[in-house]
Amino acid sequence: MDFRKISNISVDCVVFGFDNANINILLSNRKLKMHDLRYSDIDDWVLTGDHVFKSERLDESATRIFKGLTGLDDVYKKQFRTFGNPDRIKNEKDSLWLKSSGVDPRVMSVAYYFLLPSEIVDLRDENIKWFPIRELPQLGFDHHEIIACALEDLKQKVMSEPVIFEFLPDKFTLNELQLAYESVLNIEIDNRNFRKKAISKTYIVPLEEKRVGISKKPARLFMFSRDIYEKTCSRNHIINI
Amino acid sequence: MDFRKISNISVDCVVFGFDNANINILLSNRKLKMHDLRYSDIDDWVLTGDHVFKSERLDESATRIFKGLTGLDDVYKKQFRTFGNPDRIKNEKDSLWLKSSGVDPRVMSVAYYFLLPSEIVDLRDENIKWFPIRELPQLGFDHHEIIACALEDLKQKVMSEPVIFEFLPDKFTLNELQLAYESVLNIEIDNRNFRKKAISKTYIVPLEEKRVGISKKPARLFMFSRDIYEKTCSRNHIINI
DNA sequence: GCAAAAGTGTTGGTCATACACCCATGC
DNA sequence: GCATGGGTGTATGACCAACACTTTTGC
Repeated sequence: MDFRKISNISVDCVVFGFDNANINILLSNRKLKMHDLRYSDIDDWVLTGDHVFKSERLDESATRIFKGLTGLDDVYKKQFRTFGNPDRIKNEKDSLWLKSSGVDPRVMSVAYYFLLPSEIVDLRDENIKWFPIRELPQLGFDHHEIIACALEDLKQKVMSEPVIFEFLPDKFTLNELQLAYESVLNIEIDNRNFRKKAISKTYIVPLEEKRVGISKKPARLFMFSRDIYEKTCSRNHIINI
Repeated sequence: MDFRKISNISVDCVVFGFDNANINILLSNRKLKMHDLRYSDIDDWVLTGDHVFKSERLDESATRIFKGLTGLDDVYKKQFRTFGNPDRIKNEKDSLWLKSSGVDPRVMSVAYYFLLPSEIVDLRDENIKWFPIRELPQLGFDHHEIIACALEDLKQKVMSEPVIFEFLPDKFTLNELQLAYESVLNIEIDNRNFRKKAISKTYIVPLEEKRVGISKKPARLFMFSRDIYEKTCSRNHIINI
């Protein structure tokens, strides 16, 4: 493996985490102390990214960066778009930042998103923090746009493939599943109708166990069977002219 | 504008055209005569692409390449994925080709697709040809994979947004519309049900005119009103758990 | 015993599917 | 006048939306 970095190609990671209430984004704090008094210090938030190694596949690069951030392997990921306009670096902070790190001024960023239940990330690092998707702080570069695109793509995906389960632990309750949908799509769903529909799916398998302790009345747990899903769901083409 | 090319970043264009029977892909013939007798000549087909200029936006680059190919502006396009693995260049022909053109061996290709009615392209150039999507010839590089990805993305898009109309002229018959769906999704649709559904959409507007000459009984023409679509269709969230 | 979340059924309307024949025109 | 593609209606079942109360537990 050739570990030299390609100077003008990077990968950015949008990490979506679900905490049984909200979809969140994992962001890194970007700090730069200015010794030149004409400029104020930089202290804002950014997505995590890095340059691609000379002999590394794009997917490998995404996996490596994600692992550096969370310590995790084997998480669902998807490349959703590449951002590479020359005017990506709009504001003063960003150009100062780039100057200080000595990087090519025109970088293409191949963007990936990752889906996981947020509790499996162990936030040792003080510079890393979850933000609810609809309450993001000030971000550097074009990262607001990147996140907005990621969310759009995610919504599409959620409505056509069973990726929602990536947000949940192996065993989950139907209410957790519903909350995940509501949070991603930013809609409200009728609880009774949702339940009926979910129970009617053979690939959402009821377990004997119940979740105790967390709430008052213990709730039945379910699991998602990808196996059954693939065997039964031959992709129904609901055409929406 | 800085017209120097970025050596390791290119844009590839997948052009989808509909000819009232099939979805087709526009390909360029790639020819290279080998003077070294150990190698046979190259004569196969590829997508059209080019390197991105130093100060060019990715979208601009795609538009420029597409215009060079077809002479057309203002066609629906979408960036759908970036291909940049170091092992993209698998076979001998491809490496010979690259050697002969003196290009960086690891190129990221940002891929776009374009949608249009194929008759609006004027095929002056002998090296350009339409191929039905399900009867592609031998292709260079990883272009088979690129086309397969483009088609997958297109199917998704067609089922959730009114992009199908990009394949049709301004005025079209319902049977043409049906054929476009069938061809993209590779399915059969019941004609009567399709018609009922289409006619019930307010944004598919019947015209007084009829298409004459082409077939026996003249068919009523329709147009798509994006205006009405946007005003009436507040994105129905049909959740497919 | 009460607060909190889990769980449950019915009805009416809409929409998808299945299916076969007549119509208008060009040649 | 006949071949070709255009155009039409109905019955059935599936699914979706709307809606409020009872159950089980922890404290």
